[in-house]
Amino acid sequence: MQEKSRTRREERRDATLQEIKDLAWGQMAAHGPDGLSLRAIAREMRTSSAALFRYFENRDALMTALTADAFQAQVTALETACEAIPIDDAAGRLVAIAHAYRAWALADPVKFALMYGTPAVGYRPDWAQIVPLARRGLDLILAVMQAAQPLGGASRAWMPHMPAALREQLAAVIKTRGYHVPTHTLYLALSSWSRLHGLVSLEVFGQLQPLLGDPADLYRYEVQSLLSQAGFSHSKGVKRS
Amino acid sequence: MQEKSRTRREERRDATLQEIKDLAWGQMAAHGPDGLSLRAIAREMRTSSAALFRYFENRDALMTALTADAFQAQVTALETACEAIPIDDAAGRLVAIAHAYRAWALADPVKFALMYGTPAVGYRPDWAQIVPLARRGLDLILAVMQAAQPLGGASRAWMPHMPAALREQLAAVIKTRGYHVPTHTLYLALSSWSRLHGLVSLEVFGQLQPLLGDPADLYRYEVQSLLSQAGFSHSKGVKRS
DNA sequence: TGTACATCAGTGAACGCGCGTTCACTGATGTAC
DNA sequence: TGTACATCAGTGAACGCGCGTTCACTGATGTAC
Repeated sequence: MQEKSRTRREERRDATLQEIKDLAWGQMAAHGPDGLSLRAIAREMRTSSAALFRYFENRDALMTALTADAFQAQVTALETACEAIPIDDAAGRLVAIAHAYRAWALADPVKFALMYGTPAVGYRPDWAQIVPLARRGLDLILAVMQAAQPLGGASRAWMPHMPAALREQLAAVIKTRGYHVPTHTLYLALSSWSRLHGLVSLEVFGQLQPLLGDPADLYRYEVQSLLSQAGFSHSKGVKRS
Repeated sequence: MQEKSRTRREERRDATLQEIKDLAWGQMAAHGPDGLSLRAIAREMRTSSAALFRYFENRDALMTALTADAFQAQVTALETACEAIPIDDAAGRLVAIAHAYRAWALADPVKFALMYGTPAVGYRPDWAQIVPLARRGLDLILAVMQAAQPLGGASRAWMPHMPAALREQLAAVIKTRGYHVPTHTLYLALSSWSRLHGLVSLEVFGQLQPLLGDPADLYRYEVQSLLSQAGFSHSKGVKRS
């Protein structure tokens, strides 16, 4: 019993915890991010609403747990997509991450909305818990970019001279976080991320479709452009041989 | 009386209508986009809640009006910023629009959130009313880009070959909307918009600061990069003479 | 200018609802000897 | 293995709250003659 370590009670507790969260996502999908109601969850579980307070101190605690899970799920999806590509194909990995970012958001718009949308009513997420998770996405991009072999400098001819203030700010971040990349790589990572995020967020929230229709092709092309501008070769086979 | 056309009643009605909307924005600023409560507005106005139904059929109608006003306010801000720059300095105008986009969002994050954030609970905005306003922002960028004198083709050397599907999709939009621009200009406009939107939206919703600190310098540099990549000269004085 | 009527803004009470959270409790699951 | 005790999950009733919306009404503002 001691070596089994997890008692029946603990197993059931974890299962219930998960059930609550699953139903919570369902609620949000159905009624929007603020449509989360403890009583409604309890109703679906055929339980008293009071029972839920054995699992989460209050509604906000549930929200925080959900937000953390969302970040976790996203970064896992990105990492999985990345690792499906051979490690020597850094450009291919960047493409995979970029498309995983969009695919994940479209597949789970509720999680995406909770992460990047308007913060819900009266609820200010507990950043201390979440920032480390949010950071892992950036870390991933940075790591892959660092591994990538940039083409000759000519392909980045467009880059304007970086003002000293920005260079110092980026350098400070690199130092604080213990990254081992040049400042322009951090810039490229931040720029790429926000750029893809812009397209994805406009699409997920439905602002792009009325102007354009299906943004899939635009996104694909944007990823190509981005890679080309960042100076990473991608045409399959060019780097592999 | 006939030529005065606006009776005292009508004037007071418009004033009250505006007062309701102003208080609504205040509510949302204080309690989040879903924190809009008709009863709370009525309380602040020292009126019965029933009175509000003389001005808006229901809560959703108020939301729609607010959303439309937000789009209107934004596009006005962009146009004003644009027109403050001489018409022959197209690149300068693009820069002005880009910075106005961010400045407006930071100055009025509630309006921005209502426009681009998670749609509020149970409320699906009436797109038919809003899409035309949303489109005016894109129209503005397109118009300025069209007026701009691009540099030699070399500065767009990064542009990958555009797949036929995307080219046709963009061409169809251009035809439908009666634009007079080449497809790559529409691409550049969409790309630029979404790119700036990504940064601004991450900043407004507070996702960038924990990773970077103040994103102001990054944004400025991003605008420069974007202009350079789009092939528009900007260094002051180069084009003017 | 004065009167009769129509329009409209605002009232106050009520309806019916769902919510988060607390509390004293019962009964099941686990632990120590 | 059996018993005494501690821990924990779940109950059901209640508290107090705020919400959107309706309804029959009163009184003020406007209009037609």
